[in-house]
Amino acid sequence: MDSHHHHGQTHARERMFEKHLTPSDVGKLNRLVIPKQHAERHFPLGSGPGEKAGLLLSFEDETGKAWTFRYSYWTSSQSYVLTKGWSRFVKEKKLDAGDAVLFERYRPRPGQGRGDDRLYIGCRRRRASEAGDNTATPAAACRANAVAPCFYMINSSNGGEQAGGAAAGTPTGNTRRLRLFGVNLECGAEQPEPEHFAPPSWSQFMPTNPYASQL
Amino acid sequence: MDSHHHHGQTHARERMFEKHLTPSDVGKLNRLVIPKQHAERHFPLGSGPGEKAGLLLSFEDETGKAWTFRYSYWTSSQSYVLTKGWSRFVKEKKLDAGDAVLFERYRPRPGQGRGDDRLYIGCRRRRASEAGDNTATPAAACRANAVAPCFYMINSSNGGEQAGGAAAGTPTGNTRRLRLFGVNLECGAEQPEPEHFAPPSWSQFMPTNPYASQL
DNA sequence: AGAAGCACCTGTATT
DNA sequence: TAATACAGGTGCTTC
Repeated sequence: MDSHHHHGQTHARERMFEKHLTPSDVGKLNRLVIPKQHAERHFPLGSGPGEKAGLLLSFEDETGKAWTFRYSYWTSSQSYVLTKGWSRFVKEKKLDAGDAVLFERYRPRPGQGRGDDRLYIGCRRRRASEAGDNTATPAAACRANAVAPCFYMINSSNGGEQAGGAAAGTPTGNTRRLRLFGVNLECGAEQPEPEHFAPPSWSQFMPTNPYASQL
Repeated sequence: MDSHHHHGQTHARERMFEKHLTPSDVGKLNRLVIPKQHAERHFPLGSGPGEKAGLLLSFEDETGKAWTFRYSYWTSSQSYVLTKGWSRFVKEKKLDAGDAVLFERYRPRPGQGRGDDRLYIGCRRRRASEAGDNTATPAAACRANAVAPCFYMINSSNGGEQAGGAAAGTPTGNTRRLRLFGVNLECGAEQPEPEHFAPPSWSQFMPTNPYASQL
């Protein structure tokens, strides 16, 4: 009952990380904080000029729908965040604090680098027994136990151009068109993090999360 | 006691529009949103390349003091704003939500286009009887019933250069040196808006504004 | 260090 | 109903 047989491509699917959502992640701040170690391991922004400015990541959910988020680093809080697009995801998936999102990668050719990877995002409700506040079942929005595969990722830029403003030349506030997972970020050069060695089962992840018992 | 005898040039003075100030207009956002219809009618940014980038507008107040604001279009919110310089005006005039600003134009030669127009900005407190929160009288800062004539307007650019972030190559964040009110914007080609036909008396304008009864 | 300036973003109300 | 206007925000940069 695990994810090993989704699409019959078990060997190439790799779970990157999951995050249990805080109230802020689903609130009015319209952003998801990605824990730094996960962000720097899986979504490195590079050190080139302007590469910290942020970019767009596209994922696919379990229905095949594409979700594009602006991903960037906030120097003021020293944190990596998904901003633009995130609130729409929260709303459509009816995510609440205590729910979780899972990020996966699917690599078409195992020997290759990450340049061709497709990215998936999945969401998972916390235990139904703990959720007493939901009257309408969110099953359709976010399938229980679904590992929620999500699609490809690519850069893109400007979210569709915002001419008037900070268009060309400056990184300020603009995403830049560049690829992630370059050859300089070979998977082999990285070490799996502790969580990957002993991951709390995705089907029973909530108990240790502080927000699991809230709300 | 209307504005017809200011400077004895009544025939050339034309009220453009007024705006009742929202909390955001006088708050920490340091910007005044100019309703799109008024902005496009009276302060067109032009359609040339980069002309939406913004420019500087200079006005004169009732004391003859010049006030220069950066005026630009925010593509993301599809709105026109005064930014740089606005907070100083709010502070000096002690403007609060519910107060209003009035924009006027004075045309030296009636037959001419708008190229030589001088611009005036006036501020007006909401009814004193409705303002119970002000301990210090703002009379000196913003004269009650004064139509607040304001000065000339010209473009200029960069307000003194703001090199840094969005600097070189891109129009972004930079104002451009160009004139407003070109011959292609002949006054005769425009129709006065309804507000101009039946303006609520400037000395009793607040009752219909939602912010008049707030705060 | 702080305030102002800047471009970008979004929910809500309105049309 | 989808699109628009804009009030109220953000992070980041500059001064």
